[in-house]
Amino acid sequence: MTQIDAPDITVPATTDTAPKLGRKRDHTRDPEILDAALEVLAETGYDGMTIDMVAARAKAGKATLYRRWSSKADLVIDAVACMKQSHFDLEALPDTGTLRGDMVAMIKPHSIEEGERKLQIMAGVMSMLSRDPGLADVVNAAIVEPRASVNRMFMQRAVARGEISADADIETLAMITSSMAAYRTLVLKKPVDKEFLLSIIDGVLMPALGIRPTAG
Amino acid sequence: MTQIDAPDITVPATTDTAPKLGRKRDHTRDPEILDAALEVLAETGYDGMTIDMVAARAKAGKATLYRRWSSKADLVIDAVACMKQSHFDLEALPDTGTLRGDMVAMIKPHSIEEGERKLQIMAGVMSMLSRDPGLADVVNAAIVEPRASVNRMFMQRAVARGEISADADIETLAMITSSMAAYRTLVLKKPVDKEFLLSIIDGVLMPALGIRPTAG
DNA sequence: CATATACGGTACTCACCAGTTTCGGATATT
DNA sequence: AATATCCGAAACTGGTGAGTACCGTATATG
Repeated sequence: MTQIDAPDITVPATTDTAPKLGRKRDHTRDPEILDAALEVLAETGYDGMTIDMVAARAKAGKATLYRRWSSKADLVIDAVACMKQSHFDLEALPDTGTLRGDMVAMIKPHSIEEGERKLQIMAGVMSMLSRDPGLADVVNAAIVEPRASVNRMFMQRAVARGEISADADIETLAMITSSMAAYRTLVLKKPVDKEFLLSIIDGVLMPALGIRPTAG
Repeated sequence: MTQIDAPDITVPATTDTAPKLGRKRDHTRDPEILDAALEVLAETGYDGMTIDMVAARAKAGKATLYRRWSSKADLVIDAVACMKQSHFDLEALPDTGTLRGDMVAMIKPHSIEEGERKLQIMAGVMSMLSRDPGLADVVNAAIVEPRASVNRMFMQRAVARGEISADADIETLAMITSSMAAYRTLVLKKPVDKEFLLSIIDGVLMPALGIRPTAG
């Protein structure tokens, strides 16, 4: 009897776009919800994740989530797309004067930790990648490209200062670290630690670019 | 966890535990079922795959599958473990006299095609990798290691004939091709074609090993 | 203050799927 | 031939989770 759900009445004459009335949606909570989604995603993967888990983690109601995102897939895609904290501050990047110095300077506990988190998220989203082609672009822009572009910039600077040849295949080389770190974490289940990263720099990248060990 | 093939079971009637009677299980169909499972796995991923799909694909009854594998996870693990057809015939590997020649000789349409199939299977199993630690070893033995060991052997031969230095980090370099191919297929969604593989060989591996282009 | 909406929470519907059971028919052993 | 087991097919069970509806309450708008 008490039907309060009748939105087809009292439509204002000003049918411009959306004459909002009543309480407004609290968008300040969106980042908390998206962060909760990323946490659950990294822990359980897309298929293991439930909307209730995310809602509970964010201390929000399930209906609140569906008021803002139309589906689980929508929420996850938005969460991945909005993980902006990870974009490297281009101003604060190291500039040590040598390519190896720059790359070694990027090896910090914080970077490693954040990298592993991103890889966990990528693993959680992997099963979805095949179904939603647009998601691949989102993952690429949010996770892959930021890190690759840093390596690319380091190498371009090295070319500019004459440290390495301009013939180097920078596009391919810039992806080696990401590729091997992903493979090592997701497939081999081994840690991506400082030793491993150094073995890539000194065992692959530097030799491939014709840079000899400086010790001698 | 099943024997791969047991067509000729010459078990004496006086077996210790089970004196079998009646019709015997037709194990010649096991490979067909496992292949069907791999197909569905590659197409839909582990979570999207249903037992009914596999049964229908193999033209078998669902009960038949459960008579042979105790669970969906069991079936998938066995399917991955038994994809033995892919193990390279060590006798038939190329031996061209140069490392680059050997590696380029491995680039064949058939190899590329089979590699992409394996990667699709790996992607489908990815979400399961976090839950079942034993699966990582199975995937490693069935997909990763066979290809890496081929590259390792090529490089060891190159060391033996003095083509490359014995100081090269063969362990790391042997995984570059697999890592980058996996990354390119699963994350970047770009094809692993001949051109890409050549760019790895000539833009990364050869320079890293100090081998100069032979043309000049 | 009155109203319309958002909020957290809970209960509900509906579909899907792992795993089990059942059935009629086929097949190998005795 | 009799029997025990397998087979494919299909019905059934039980649990789970996406998405919806509703409740009492909170809060911004007018």
